[in-house]
Amino acid sequence: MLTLAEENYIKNIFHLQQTFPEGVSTNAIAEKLETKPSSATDMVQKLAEKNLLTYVKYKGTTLTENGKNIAANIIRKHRLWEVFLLEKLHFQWDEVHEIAEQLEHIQSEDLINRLDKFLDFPSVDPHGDPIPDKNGNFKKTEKKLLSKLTKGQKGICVGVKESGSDFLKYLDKRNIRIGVELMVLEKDDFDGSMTLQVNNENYFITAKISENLYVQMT
Amino acid sequence: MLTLAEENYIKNIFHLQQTFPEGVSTNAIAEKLETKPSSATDMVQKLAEKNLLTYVKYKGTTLTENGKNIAANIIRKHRLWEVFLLEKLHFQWDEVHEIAEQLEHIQSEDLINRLDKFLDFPSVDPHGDPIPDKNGNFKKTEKKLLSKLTKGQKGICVGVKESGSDFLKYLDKRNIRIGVELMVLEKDDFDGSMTLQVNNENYFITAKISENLYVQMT
DNA sequence: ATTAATTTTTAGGTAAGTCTAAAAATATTT
DNA sequence: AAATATTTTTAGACTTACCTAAAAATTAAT
Repeated sequence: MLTLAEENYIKNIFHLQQTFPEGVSTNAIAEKLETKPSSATDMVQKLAEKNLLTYVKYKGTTLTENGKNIAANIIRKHRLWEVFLLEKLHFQWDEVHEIAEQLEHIQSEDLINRLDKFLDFPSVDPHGDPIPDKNGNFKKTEKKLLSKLTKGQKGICVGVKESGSDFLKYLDKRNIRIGVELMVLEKDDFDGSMTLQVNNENYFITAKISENLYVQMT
Repeated sequence: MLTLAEENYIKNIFHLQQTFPEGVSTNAIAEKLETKPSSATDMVQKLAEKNLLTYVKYKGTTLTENGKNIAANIIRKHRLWEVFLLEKLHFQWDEVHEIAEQLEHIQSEDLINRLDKFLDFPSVDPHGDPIPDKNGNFKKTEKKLLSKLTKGQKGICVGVKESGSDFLKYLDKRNIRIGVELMVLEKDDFDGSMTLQVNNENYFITAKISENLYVQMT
């Protein structure tokens, strides 16, 4: 049974490992958690005691298998709750994260498995990130930035990168939401702008938009 | 912004006030929260500082209006989540309380109002207790023990008192669940047993059952 | 290869919430 | 009404998770 603080450290160390696979520094941890390096050192030493990560002084930390499983479980909960908030309670994309940060710490395996079923076993969250299964296994990320598509290619909208309120309203006006199929009708290689087909309507979008929208290839 | 511990104290003091309207003793609080009286004293003094309750040494405490509102809000959240767990995730009556104890502390007014709407504004929780509105107002409890009904009276099942697993399975077998209409066909004044009509089926039940089932009169 | 700059750890301290043990106030008996 | 029992509070200590300031190790620069 872990404390809230411990869970937050583990989750964030997990994310930092994608960027620093050789080992995460206490400084990086402190910055991510908005705390001081000395606090991070304290916590890392405590988690090492519990065999949730390996820690070599001055070198950095890596989660153990055990630690990784715990992290995956927290991320699973976070992402499932995000889907719930968006699909069932009709929150906007940019509003779900903060609440999911709280909900991810609710302790009940039964709850999360029932929620998973209730949501019909989604494979990605509203940002297009994969939801790990009960055993902590992630499916390879299939998401791609819309800007990577070329003329004629199709994709299903799975999430956003930037999630400012203005951007989300922009998408809303064009009926671009999760699950919608997008097709690139034209693409300008010079400035990256595109003409997009969405629900039989055509829209002209700039690179700024296509670089912040994730799609899944079909 | 209150801490988890503060919220739990306030909620439980609110409940204890129904039993001790003249003032709740630190001993009673300690017992309810499964902690020591000295800890309860500490916390009560802190909450008095914050004007959430009035406290007279050796005499007991009473929540202020402010404190009562906060309590009502926590109870509102608890009961709405219980409805969600039961109706949407199909938990059993006895499984929802523990999880709702965690969910009641999630901070987001928007979330709880959306949940309320999603559940179609329920007025009672799975134990037949009223759900306060956004402003903390409780509707008078209309629930009654089934055992209080007399021959010929009807009621809608709104909750259970005892909620052991065996009892819930007993009810399940007879299709007695929330929202079902029950009618007392016969009642024995000597031992309190009854013959009940449920969905056009008749069942003989003992007083032990009728004293643990809440109904709402129609 | 020293020196300087940076990163990381250690040492000691704080606040929240708990505890035990002892003191003080209140309630109950005789 | 004094003595006893019970309740309640205070005092001091512990743990968690954080902090600041200083020391130690590592890395970068000359």
